[in-house]
Amino acid sequence: MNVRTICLAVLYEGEASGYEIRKQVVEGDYSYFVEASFGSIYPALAKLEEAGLVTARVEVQDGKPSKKIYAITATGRREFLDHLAEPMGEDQYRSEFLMFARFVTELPRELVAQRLDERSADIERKLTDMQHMLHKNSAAQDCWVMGFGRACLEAAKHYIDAHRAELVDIARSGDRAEAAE
Amino acid sequence: MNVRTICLAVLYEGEASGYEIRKQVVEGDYSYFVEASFGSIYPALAKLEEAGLVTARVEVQDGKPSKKIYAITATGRREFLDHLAEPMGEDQYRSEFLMFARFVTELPRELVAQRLDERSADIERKLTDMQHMLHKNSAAQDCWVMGFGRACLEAAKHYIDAHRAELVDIARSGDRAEAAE
DNA sequence: TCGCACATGTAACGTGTTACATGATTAG
DNA sequence: CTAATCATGTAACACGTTACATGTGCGA
Repeated sequence: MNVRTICLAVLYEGEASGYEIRKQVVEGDYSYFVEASFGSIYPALAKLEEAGLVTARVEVQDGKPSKKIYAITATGRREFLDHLAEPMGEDQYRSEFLMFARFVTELPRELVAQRLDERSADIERKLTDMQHMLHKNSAAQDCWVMGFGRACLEAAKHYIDAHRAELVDIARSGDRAEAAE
Repeated sequence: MNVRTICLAVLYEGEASGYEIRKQVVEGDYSYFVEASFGSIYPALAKLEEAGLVTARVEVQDGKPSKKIYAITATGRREFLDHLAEPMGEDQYRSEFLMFARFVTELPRELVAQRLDERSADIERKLTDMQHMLHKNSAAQDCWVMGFGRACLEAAKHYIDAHRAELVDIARSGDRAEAAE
């Protein structure tokens, strides 16, 4: 999913500036399944405006810098929905953690234990964050999406916790540290 | 995780040509959490050779084109393990499916039902594939990684199946098709 | 005979990230 | 006084994908 489409998605639900879109994408409900940074959002919005899929107006604020608020047009809405209706690509999962897991036999035991615990804690934190978000956001679809994310994260955490020992046991024992730096 | 590191990972477990690495990455056990294509693997291998992290030898075959078999060096192994021991980035999940789910209220009901069923079937297929791979591959770490993948996929499928109706119910009912093309 | 599997590589292209440039206000 | 938040934008750079170029042998 490219940044262009992500911008349309955010604007579909209401006006926003580039700054605000980025915030929603990085910190908000979208953050678990899409990605975008300033350097891609601003050019994308400029092109969307050029193409007539969004309109822009400048809002002067006192104290804060002026912002450029974008709103989606009818054409923009149609294009976005058309895109959603097209056959979807598969979800993709990219994991350094699993690569790490595949090579535990080559890595020191304490490091393996540490990383597994960190990962478990990271997931726990994400689950808590999600719970907070769920309270603010009450639209049924958003709850569904959060529920999906929660189900997957919980499964991952349970697996890591339940099978921690198996990996730690096959990791390199005490001898001098591999990969010391 | 960049292609360079992925190549080192595959070569860590044994010699391979660029073609074979790509096959393992696209069809093999790695396919669920990394990605790489020819256009990135061949240049990456050339650079790795230049840097002395792998060595290459050409093997002439009759009937088939000659292949260039790469092997990892001691330096390559060390560099790879050093990389694994460094703090890891978070796993990332990118999903067009969840974007679709967030906008079901704007999409025709039949399409929503169809996509949910497709997704459920896709996951089922992946789970079966994984089961086959698990039989070939018996190293404990590989089983652990597969088990992790299976746990997550199963959770996702269960969620989709159990909450299918909730999404379908809030999708656009019968009126003229949105996003017609 | 057509297309696929094997096999390597390059070039054009797209897309996105990081860092830089700029600047005011507010909270610690 | 310092860092963070608000706010927009550009340019250099990294990275990877897609398509192209090339060629053989095998099975349908």
